[in-house]
Amino acid sequence: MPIRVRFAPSPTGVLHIGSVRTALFNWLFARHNGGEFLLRIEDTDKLRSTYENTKLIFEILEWLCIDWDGNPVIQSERLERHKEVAFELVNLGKAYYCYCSSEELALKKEKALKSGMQYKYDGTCREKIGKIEGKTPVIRLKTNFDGDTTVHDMVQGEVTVKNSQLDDLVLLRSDGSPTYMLSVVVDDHDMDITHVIRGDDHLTNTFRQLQIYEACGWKAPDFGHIPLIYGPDGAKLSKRHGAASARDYQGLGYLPETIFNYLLRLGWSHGDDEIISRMDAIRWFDFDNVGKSPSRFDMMKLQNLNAHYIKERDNKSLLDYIIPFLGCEISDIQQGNILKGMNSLKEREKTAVGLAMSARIYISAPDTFDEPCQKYSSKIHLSLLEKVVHIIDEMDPLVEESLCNSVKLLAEKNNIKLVEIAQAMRGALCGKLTSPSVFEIIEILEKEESIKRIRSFINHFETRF
RNA sequence: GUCUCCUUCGUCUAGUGGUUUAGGACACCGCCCUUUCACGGCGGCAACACGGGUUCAAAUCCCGUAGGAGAUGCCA
Repeated sequence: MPIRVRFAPSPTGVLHIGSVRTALFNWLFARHNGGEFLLRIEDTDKLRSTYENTKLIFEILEWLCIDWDGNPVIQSERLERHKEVAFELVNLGKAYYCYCSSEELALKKEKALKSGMQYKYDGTCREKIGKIEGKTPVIRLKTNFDGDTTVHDMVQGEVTVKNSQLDDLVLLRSDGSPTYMLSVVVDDHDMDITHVIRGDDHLTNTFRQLQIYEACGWKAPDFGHIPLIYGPDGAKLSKRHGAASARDYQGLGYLPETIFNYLLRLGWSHGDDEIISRMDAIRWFDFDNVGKSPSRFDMMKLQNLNAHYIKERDNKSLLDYIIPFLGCEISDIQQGNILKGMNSLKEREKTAVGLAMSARIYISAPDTFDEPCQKYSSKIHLSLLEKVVHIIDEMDPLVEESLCNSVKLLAEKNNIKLVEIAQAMRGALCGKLTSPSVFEIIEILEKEESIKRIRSFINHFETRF
């Protein structure tokens, strides 16, 4: 039987980066084994599910090139089927109507907790037969409490739970809607899912779901529960840690290939390999090398990886990538200039946001000169800049190397270190003291713009004297 | 409380009884390169949670303890 897996996010919140990893592992498992990767939107919680969140799931998966087979299954469209199964189980005597009110149960639960007892549904309605008119029941599964259940988890290994630990879970709510437990089992079965790969938080749910499979007489799929992702403090990764949703990382300027590689390495390894291509990931992925322990999200490592992938991307594709981050329209000439300077720009930036910021030097002259720049605005510096302007003006053709040599000569003649002139030039051209080579910038900006910027720096500070 | 899972440098991890003075990566520190910031190169710091077993031999197997996480919903 060919392998069929699914990614089943719920659109009740923005897609979590941990969910993205679950999707990735499912996808890799399918692609590695030549199986199918299906998508199911679990939108049965109508109140909290939104169209935006659903759209986001598609967008993020597409962004990461995690493609799914066939059309996504929309869980809410399958409500009738879920109900049908619930009623069938009642007819089969495997489930029953329960008329206990949530208030009653809450009370019992509170009491049990107070006395330090384990709370379980006490089975009040278990042996009652039939319906009571005028009351809306829930449907509960008649759990088999005998013996124990063992799952052979692809990640966690053998896990055994005593069935007596379980209780009669609700399959259908009093409003007639199916619970998550019922829906997943029915859908996974109907979709012919062979392997359920999901977050660790579902491990104990598995034993409840296995009871449903049993009651329906269905063969259960294999399971793989991958550990969750935590924040730097060891608690579940959330907004509190700065960024928890996949969209956040996109907005922070991380490339899809970075997220792909980082998430893959978080909890999975292939010897000492750190940089892993999509092709190799598909070739190498297996569950033997998925770790059992939860991992913390490390921003610094993510950044380092991103820097790597920025350097690896070709310049044109990087330019296209950063345009939305620029927040302004740019002309063809400006685009051309950024492209010319891209080699130097990209080797010093860690994110698309940073890259866009530094690319601004090719879009417009600085409108302010930051504090450190002003150190290079003394009379001496300004007079040297005048000379630099002269050099630029005279030079034809204006090329980086000869310009550099001329300025070096100028520094020697004036018995001053090159860094003094270079930094003043940097301040004038960029408004800040970090940038690629000033000589490269001038070559790209060309004579007129370079001189204009340096002159404007001189004028700006000259007024002080 | 009960049940389940987890535990190698600060972090991600390699390691599946002897090849290990426990390897790599990020971070950190130092040096080199250098017109700044980066990049890059070289070097350094740094870990088997604890206690018992099993064994000629244990990070690796077993049992406890401690710590952490998850589940315990008419949420998913």
